[in-house]
Amino acid sequence: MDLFVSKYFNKIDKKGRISLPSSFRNVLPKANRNEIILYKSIKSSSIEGCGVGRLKEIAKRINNLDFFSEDYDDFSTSIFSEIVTTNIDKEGRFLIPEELKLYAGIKTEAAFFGQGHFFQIWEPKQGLKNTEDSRRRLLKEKKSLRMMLTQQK
Amino acid sequence: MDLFVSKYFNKIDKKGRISLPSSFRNVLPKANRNEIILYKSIKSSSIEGCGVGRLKEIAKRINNLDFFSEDYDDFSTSIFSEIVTTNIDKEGRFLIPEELKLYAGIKTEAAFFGQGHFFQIWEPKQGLKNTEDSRRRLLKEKKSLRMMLTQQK
DNA sequence: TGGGATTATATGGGCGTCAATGGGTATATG
DNA sequence: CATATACCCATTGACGCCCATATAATCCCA
Repeated sequence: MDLFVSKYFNKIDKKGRISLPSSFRNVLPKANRNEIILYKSIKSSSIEGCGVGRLKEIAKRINNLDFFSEDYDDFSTSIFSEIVTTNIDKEGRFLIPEELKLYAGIKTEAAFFGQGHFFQIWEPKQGLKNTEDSRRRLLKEKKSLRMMLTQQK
Repeated sequence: MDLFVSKYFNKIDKKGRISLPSSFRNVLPKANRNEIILYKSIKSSSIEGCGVGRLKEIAKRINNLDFFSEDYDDFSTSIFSEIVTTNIDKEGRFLIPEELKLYAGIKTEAAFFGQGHFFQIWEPKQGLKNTEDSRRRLLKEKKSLRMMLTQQK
């Protein structure tokens, strides 16, 4: 499986370390399995994360913008300066930077939610609430969900 | 990681030295790991920096401008003639030339902002304000920022 | 197929190394 | 010679690496 799926609830230890779920680690390419990138989610108070390969894609895309335009700087600043890379230790743990923990309201425990090509890290209660909320929204438009699931490529 | 990412706040000591963040040093090619170039940003009151190898890339971008336009001369002059090279000492520190510190309003502390293939050095408060401003501009077009982050190859 | 043995995962903690910072002294450069 | 800059050494705190344990998952063979 090369997608981030399912949800996990892990603890942050005294040193601030937390285990990246094993199944998530396996999604990372063997080459860069000891490094991930983290950034503040744009539309929720959660942290989003993924492998570094994804960042290189983004870099390429930004590089194609007009270098002398204002957009270039805006994207570059909002993305590159906001992204942090963190190392994963031999046991599969990493540190969540203080600023990101504050942003997401995370203290001693965190919830990992698979999102396919990336994952989210939530304060557990907020994360669960968000799941409920989004499911409720989807069910309101059951028809579109049905289409999404049954439509053939 | 071969990109300048994240942000760091470091101090300038009595001798005028400041540490280039360790993760930035690692982006520099092992060959020229003790030298960087600095120049005034064209678009903001910040200093931009990168490894010497990036000079060619800058030259290429300027060359793509219309040779007979006023912009060409302006950019060419503003950038090339203003570039300074500085050496990084054994501990990873370097000196920010007085003129550049003045230009950016930097005194005792400076903020490093990753920008992918280069980085910016700001007076800390101005740098943070700039980040907010540019994010605000982008969020007006939420769709485009989101696309940038989530679009698949 | 049952049950013990092996392996993996999440978690805890000791300790050495490195990054950021400070300062003394040699060296260079005008 | 005077000032600036490079090199060397020191300190502190953070982080990475190593080892350890408990629980859970998997295996493997009688």
